[in-house]
Amino acid sequence: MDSQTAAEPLIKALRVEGSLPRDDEERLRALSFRVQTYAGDETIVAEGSQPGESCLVINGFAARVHFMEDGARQISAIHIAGDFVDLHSLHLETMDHEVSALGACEVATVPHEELLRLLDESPQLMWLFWRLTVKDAAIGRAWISALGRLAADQHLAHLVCELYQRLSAVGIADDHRFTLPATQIDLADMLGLSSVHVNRTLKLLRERGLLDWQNRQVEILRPAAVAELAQFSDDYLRLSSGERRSAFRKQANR
Amino acid sequence: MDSQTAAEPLIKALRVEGSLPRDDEERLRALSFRVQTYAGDETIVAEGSQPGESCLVINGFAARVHFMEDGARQISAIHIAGDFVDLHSLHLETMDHEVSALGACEVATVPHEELLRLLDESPQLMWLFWRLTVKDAAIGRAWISALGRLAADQHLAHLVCELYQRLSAVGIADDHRFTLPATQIDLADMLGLSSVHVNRTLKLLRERGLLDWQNRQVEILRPAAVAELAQFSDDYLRLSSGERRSAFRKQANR
DNA sequence: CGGGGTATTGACTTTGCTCAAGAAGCGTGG
DNA sequence: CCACGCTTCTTGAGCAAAGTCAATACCCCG
Repeated sequence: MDSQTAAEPLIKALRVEGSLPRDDEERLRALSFRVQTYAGDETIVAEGSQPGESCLVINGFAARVHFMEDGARQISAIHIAGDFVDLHSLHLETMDHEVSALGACEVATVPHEELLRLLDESPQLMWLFWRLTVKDAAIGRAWISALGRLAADQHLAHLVCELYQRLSAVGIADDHRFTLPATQIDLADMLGLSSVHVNRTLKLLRERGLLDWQNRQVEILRPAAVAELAQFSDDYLRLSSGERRSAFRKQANR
Repeated sequence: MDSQTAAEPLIKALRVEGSLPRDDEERLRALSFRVQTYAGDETIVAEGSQPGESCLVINGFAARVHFMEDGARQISAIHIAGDFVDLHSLHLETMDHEVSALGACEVATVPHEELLRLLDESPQLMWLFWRLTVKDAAIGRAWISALGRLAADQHLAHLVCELYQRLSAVGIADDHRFTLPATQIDLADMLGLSSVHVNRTLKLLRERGLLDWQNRQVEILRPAAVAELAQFSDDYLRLSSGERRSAFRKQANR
């Protein structure tokens, strides 16, 4: 993937969120993306750094990782292709966590300066970018309730439902199957569990005939049962009011 | 507090975030706030509703609450005076959780329509509002790592540190003391614990001479020790780059 | 002075963690 | 092509953290 096409996954993601005028689309294509490839576990943005650019995932997965004093990790978010991972670094000066690759991962970076100019030119893009961070926050809240109130098997099921839903929304997953290059250790760090317990929990779900998970390939065998176990509803992933601002604008212009 | 002064806590909070031009300040004051008072545990915004207005806390505390199928609750955020709790409902059509009062609470609501018009007029305000939601998201990430990787005593200590820091930043707390009208049940629902365990954990912290917590009054007796226990750093609460956009704008206008 | 919610404590259970060892998978270099 | 080493996966055994159930005490308010 070269710099020319790096904007496409983003444009696709933004179209899901709301109307994207053609000139804004062109503005996005005109950004000078620097595309880089990372191997699994490589650091993309370091904790404590003060990035001068924002990054978005083109291909693969990235994770936000927090480190505890004893070396324990906690992953607070997973980002997939089209996610503008690091949009918030426009607002946050110093990274309070790191962003790293979850499996091989292709990432495009854009200088903050260019983004700021872009947002200055197009309030509609600012609106859409804001929206992306709001959606991330909604996902974060779902993680909080899962961490706080779901048992290990439910939580794991919830994660699988969320990822499948998000991946299929951008056409990367289909037929209740997807690829997730995460080790059981990575999973443990997402779920706030030990890797041993993740292993046992996975085994349980397999034995119950709910999931198949081998060689980074996840298959949801009984989607309804998994969703029920996880108490999963995809409402929070469909913000679905992307048109309201533009609808308002039309109204205001009358 | 009447509608005239309802904007003040918000203006104060926005000033912390970045430069707030005088005309934007006036625009905020011109919004038609409807001020309402809620008693503890009252619902401010219902789950599943499609609010046509956003609300901000003027006084007291509000909580975002998620309900599980078995009736268990999980609180995913606490909002204090000046917090624009429900700014995200501009983007999210249907509430995936409820907002309720944590103790007596004064809230001002503004119609979405007015907010959208405001944002249309002032990209700088859109930027600042975006920034507020980014800050909330940073707090949310800290909750995720605390839920996932901190033990009960550490997590409780972390919550106390966070709240004290946020409250003192807007002048509501001082001298390592603050009022928190939360029952141990509420605390349990923030920490993802049972109320019994919260009780024992509080006892432990009291016995260790770290905290005093009586009659909704919290006092941090040994701030350094509490922060160390919690592995608390206030970095994530200080986004501290509020000026960068306006700095850029000046540059761009040259 | 009751009544309802809240706080406290004990006894017991459950969930998930730690430690440890062996098996399986995988990339690399001989 | 195989052997080696490294990481990941799997499983067992014992332990620790937190949950549940239940009884009692407290406290505020009408």
